[in-house]
Order: sequence, then structure tokens, then C-alpha cells
Amino acid sequence: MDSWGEGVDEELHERVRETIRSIPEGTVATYGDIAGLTRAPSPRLIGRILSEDGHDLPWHRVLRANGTPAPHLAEEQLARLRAEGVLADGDKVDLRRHRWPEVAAEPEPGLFD
DNA sequence: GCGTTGACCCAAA
DNA sequence: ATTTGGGCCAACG
Repeated sequence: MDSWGEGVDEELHERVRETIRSIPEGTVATYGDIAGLTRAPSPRLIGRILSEDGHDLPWHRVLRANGTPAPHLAEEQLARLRAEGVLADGDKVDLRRHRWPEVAAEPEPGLFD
């Protein structure tokens, strides 16, 4: 149908924003996790969306796969997380401890394919 | 259409 | 732990 050809990335854009917005305080998720939950084609898109339209979102709760924040945001991000009770060892946050529970039960691919 | 860049991820050395 | 290389996707010149 023609309805598909347009606004697809816009919908993904909104979906990603909504997902990040639903991350509870004191909890974090990785770019890859968000990509998985939103079924984004790649984690890179999450970073791009945040850089362009993540100013009003809890972007500080999104970390890289190894638990470290992006280089240029590290200071700001770690400070904000610390304020929410998320402590980090150096630049690394304990994902095992603070990782968003919903992420652990990520949906299986092919369920809707 | 190609090359570069970017808030990424993973595996191997 | 760090560096290197490959893969990934979209925007921009």
C-alpha cells in the first residue's frame, strides 16, 4: 500500500523518543537496546535522533553497550546519573545493576515478520 | 552516486 | 585494557 512509503522514519523517530522517555529514574539502557526495542535498523540511528531531537528527553539514561557514555557527553551524563543514584566506576556504569529491566526481556525478532 | 562523518557494536590481535 | 578493522544506517557536500 502507498501508506508505507512515507513517514516511516518519522514514526521510528517518535517511537524511539517515546521509548527513551519511558526509561525510569535510576535506570539506564544502551543504544543497542533502544534500537532493539524500537526495532530500529541500527543503534547509530538512536544516537542521531538524540543529537537532533533528544534535547527534551532523558538522554542521560542512554549509554553505550559497555556501560560507558559517549566521549563528549561523559562529564554531563555521569553527573546527571549520579544525581539519580546511578554511580559509576570512572566512566563505566554497572549495567548489571542499573540496566532497564524491560530491556532484558527484549522481543524476539521474527515475531511480527 | 561517492566520500565523509557520527551520542554505535562486535570480534580479533 | 587498548587498538584495529569491519559492519551498520542515515544525512550532507
